[in-house]
Amino acid sequence: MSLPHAILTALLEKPSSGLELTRRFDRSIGYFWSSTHQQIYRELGKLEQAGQIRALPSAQPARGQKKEYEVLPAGRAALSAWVALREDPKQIRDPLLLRMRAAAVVGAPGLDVELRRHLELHRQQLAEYLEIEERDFPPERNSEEDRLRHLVLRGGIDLENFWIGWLTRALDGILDTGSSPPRG
Amino acid sequence: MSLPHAILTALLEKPSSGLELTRRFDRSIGYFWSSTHQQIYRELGKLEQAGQIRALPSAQPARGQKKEYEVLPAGRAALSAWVALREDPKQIRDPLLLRMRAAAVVGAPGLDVELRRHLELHRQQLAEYLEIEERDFPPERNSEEDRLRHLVLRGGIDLENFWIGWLTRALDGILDTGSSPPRG
DNA sequence: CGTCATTGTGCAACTTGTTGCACAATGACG
DNA sequence: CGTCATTGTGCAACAAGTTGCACAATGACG
Repeated sequence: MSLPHAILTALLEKPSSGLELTRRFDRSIGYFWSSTHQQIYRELGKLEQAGQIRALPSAQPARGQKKEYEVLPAGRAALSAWVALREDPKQIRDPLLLRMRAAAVVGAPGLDVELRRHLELHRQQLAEYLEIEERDFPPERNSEEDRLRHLVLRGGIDLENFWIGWLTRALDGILDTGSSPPRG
Repeated sequence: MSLPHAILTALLEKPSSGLELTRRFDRSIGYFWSSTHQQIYRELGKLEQAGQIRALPSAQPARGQKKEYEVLPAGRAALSAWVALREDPKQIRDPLLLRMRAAAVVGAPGLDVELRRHLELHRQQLAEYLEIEERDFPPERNSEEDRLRHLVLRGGIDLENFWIGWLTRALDGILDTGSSPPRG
């Protein structure tokens, strides 16, 4: 239920074509709501159908032809309505934690390697976020919009820090005994 | 790709019927891989079909009749193989962060209420985890299995702490100025 | 001019997860 | 005995997300 709203948000920030959106979903927006270009095109079609966005007049309706979209008032209204909704945090669903729990039962010879790999990936992601923070949120800028966006980015940063901390502690804990199969 | 492995893990820990599994998914396992009973029954069918689990002989094959499943060697092997897989951490996909980003564009009169609500929910979840920790992981018990399971639970605890921390800071940041629409 | 890589748009099939409901056994209660 | 709540199993339809591929325009290069 969130992809259309992610797209509306992105388009309000700046009207874009499908491919531009895709690229922006690989950066900023995609950091907390990722998506593929196929999904995005499909959703753009639906949103246009629903009268929430429209292709800018200059754009041709031919295939393989760049088409820029902008948000219509109905789209902005729909987004506002969605923002006002309450929605419970969803349960965690993390394959790595599950894998670890399974490892407790069937054993996991190379689990530490995988943990180290994840640790490295999270460190990279954190570094990327910190770069963005430094570039986009210098101390002077302090409008309400910037503030909210900065908080969102801070969420990403804190989350990476959580993973880094946990993975580090997990590695400490595992390596004390090695991680050979407890049975079987 | 993970639900069948979550089920195999749960069944290895203890053979169960569909409903028992469902209940266990509402507690322990479900804390990091949630699922509904419908999905579980469907998956149990597939796993049985695939020869990875079987219904205990005592159980009747009738509808509305309790049926206990246990894991077969093929199932254990499949789980071991899955545990050894590498899998990149998936991108964050969080409606609340998205909502906040959207709020930066269209404004969000009641966002702080929602944040406070989430804060409360995360506090409750944390309290629940801490209870489990105290009950199931006293300092004495220290087998390799317990250690891994404890680390998993610690993951949950740390994650809730991350949310509590972030939400607290977010509320501080927002309330300085109120959160009325920046434009529109 | 041909063809080739790149950019951009999009369909179709599939997998996974959710929602809503139906059906079966069992025991409690009048 | 009837019926009613509870426990337990399960199908069907749908929604969301993923994968794989096809097609169109454009410009570079020979």
